[in-house]
Amino acid sequence: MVRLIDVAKKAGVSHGTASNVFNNPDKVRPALRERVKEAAAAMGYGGPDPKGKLLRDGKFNAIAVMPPIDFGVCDAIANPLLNKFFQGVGKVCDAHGKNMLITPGALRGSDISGALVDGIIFSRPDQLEQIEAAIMRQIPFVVVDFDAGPAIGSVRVDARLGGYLAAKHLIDLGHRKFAIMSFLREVGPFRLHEPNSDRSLEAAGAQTDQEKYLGYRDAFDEVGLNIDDVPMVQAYAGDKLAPAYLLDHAPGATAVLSMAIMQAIGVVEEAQRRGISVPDELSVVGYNDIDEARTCNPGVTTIDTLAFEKGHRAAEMVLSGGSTAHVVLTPSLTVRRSSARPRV
Amino acid sequence: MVRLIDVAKKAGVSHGTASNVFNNPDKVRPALRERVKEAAAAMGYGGPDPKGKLLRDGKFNAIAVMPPIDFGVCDAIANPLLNKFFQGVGKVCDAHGKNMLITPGALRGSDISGALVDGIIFSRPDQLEQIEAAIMRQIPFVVVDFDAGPAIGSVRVDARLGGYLAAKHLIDLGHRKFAIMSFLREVGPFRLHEPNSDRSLEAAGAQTDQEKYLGYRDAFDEVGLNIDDVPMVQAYAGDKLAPAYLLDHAPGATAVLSMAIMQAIGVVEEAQRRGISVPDELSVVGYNDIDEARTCNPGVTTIDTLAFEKGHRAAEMVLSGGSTAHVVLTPSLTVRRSSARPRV
DNA sequence: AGAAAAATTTGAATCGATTCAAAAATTCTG
DNA sequence: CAGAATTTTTGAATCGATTCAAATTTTTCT
Repeated sequence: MVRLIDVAKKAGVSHGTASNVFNNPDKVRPALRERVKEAAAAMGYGGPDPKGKLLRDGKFNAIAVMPPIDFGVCDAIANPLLNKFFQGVGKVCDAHGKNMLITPGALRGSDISGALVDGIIFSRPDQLEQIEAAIMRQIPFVVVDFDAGPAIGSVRVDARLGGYLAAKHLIDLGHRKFAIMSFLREVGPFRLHEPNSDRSLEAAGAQTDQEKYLGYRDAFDEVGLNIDDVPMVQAYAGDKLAPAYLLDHAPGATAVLSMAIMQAIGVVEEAQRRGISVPDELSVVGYNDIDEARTCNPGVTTIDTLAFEKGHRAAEMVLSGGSTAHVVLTPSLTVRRSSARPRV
Repeated sequence: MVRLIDVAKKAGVSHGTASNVFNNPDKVRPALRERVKEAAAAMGYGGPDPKGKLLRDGKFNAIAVMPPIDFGVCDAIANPLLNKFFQGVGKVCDAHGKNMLITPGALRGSDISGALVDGIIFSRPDQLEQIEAAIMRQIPFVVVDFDAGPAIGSVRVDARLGGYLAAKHLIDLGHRKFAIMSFLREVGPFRLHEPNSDRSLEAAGAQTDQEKYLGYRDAFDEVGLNIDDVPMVQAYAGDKLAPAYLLDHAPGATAVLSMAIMQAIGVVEEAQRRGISVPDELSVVGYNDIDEARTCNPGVTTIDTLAFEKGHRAAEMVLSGGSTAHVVLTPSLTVRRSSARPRV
């Protein structure tokens, strides 16, 4: 491999001058400049290797984004919710002339240390090792969708409020008989939490999901409903059997609250398969907003959790060199046709 | 900033040994290992800086993907067709433990030279400067969706065949009165190419689009139809007005061929707005397959151009160190409800 | 205990550039 | 044309590690 120094030698100049030919051409006399360029061409030298420059000025011009669960790069790209988040990050990258590096969600701390980026956006609450590595490495980063303590910048959506808005909406419509589809953050079989069974918070999944659960409970409390009386199925987002299982175990429910939008859509489809009319006989409210929720039939009422905005804010913080701010975004309810008054 | 050498000095060992503590711990006697680790901890050293390692072994562990037109990172992520392509690339990245770097489409050659990646996937036929830079830099790359000469590896889809399949399908159904929506690869006003007007190939847009056009023509020729008699509107994929314009200028057409799937969907919607039944009164066939074409109503018949496969093959080639192979994928027709026999 | 074998540690070489103070060459001024 | 001012060019220092042959130390064996 030809190096700058080889070109310089061949052209009979110092490598300082050779460097200038490529970086500050006007600092070099035209005649000499030509001689160097000719030498470079003759030797097949394609300009300064970026590695050298990198080592010196230490800028990678890229930030890394990591998916919230054990997704590979392919899964991450395919996921519609993450897609909106990535768009938000991408928008900021564009504004700053940065590239965006998508990494698998399961990187170990040691891999993070080797990350060739100027900043990182984390969203895995369960991999504190990654965060420690970033702190050690002194690389700017923020966490998304969870809280890692006061010293670590974060962008979150008020999930308790989101849960509250979802449940409140159904309660205001007059519903009193519920079923809950909660979220399992790993591939695995669904689990039934029967009414009045041991209903520890962990049953609701990760931090965000626990907050949604509390939000549901807040709304239930207001009308004297006990959330412990509500049957709950906890399932992986891609689990195709869970909606049927939930309906089987929630006889008499007029409304379903789902912590995952894909499962909400699944419940609507399963209800329709059974000849249960949505929303006439069953109302369904999801969580998180994606295009599918709008285009399916009927459209699914859900909580808009500002995924784009979230990515945007997180990227801004990282690119401003890291920040210890704690941004909390306010979710909102998007009403579509999957929710209506219960038939009396 | 603390360096490995500082830690070594403080621990009273050579930096070779210090390096081993972090990279080959079992090559260092436990007592010494502890001493070095303590020194590191005391000085707040967070492990070897990846820049050093990078310089030495020259691997970035990432490949770059560049969108086919002047998209920013955000646009690229938002685009559903590119999304499938990126998924294909991502799949290979996962298999090889690489990260995926998304860059803007408009990078200049000089920026490419600075790309901190182990390989690049290009898909802009109009930026040969980028390719030259990659050649100079001696970085593995392939081009996608166009041909850059025998020496440059490429992955393409046989667009002429795709166009042929689309047109043949409508002809076989019995259609003889067509309108064509061709593709404008830049934001700009649409253009009308009236029947029998000057119909140079450039009118059909970029290389791929010209091939689709030839494919349409092949099918027309088989039944003695002259493509020059067919009205054609050329429009940017996001142009909302073009479908109406096309329908205005194609009186009597029973079938529309669109080179862009989004415009095909737009034509269906515009027809429905006008009370023209699809497919009873108008058949529509698009090009490229995305989820929207399946979920819209009626689903749009289109050509599956194997975007995932394309990304997959391209990434494989790049990660195998570059290849000069010329892969040509065979597209296929996906029939949905937007196409049917013309009403007699 | 002494020699041979094995394990550990060292330190120079390497990766590929940029930078900037100082030296050298050139141009300008009176 | 000497001396000052300006423009060019040089070359040592720096960025942060890894690697591996050679030197040293420790362990094993007789």
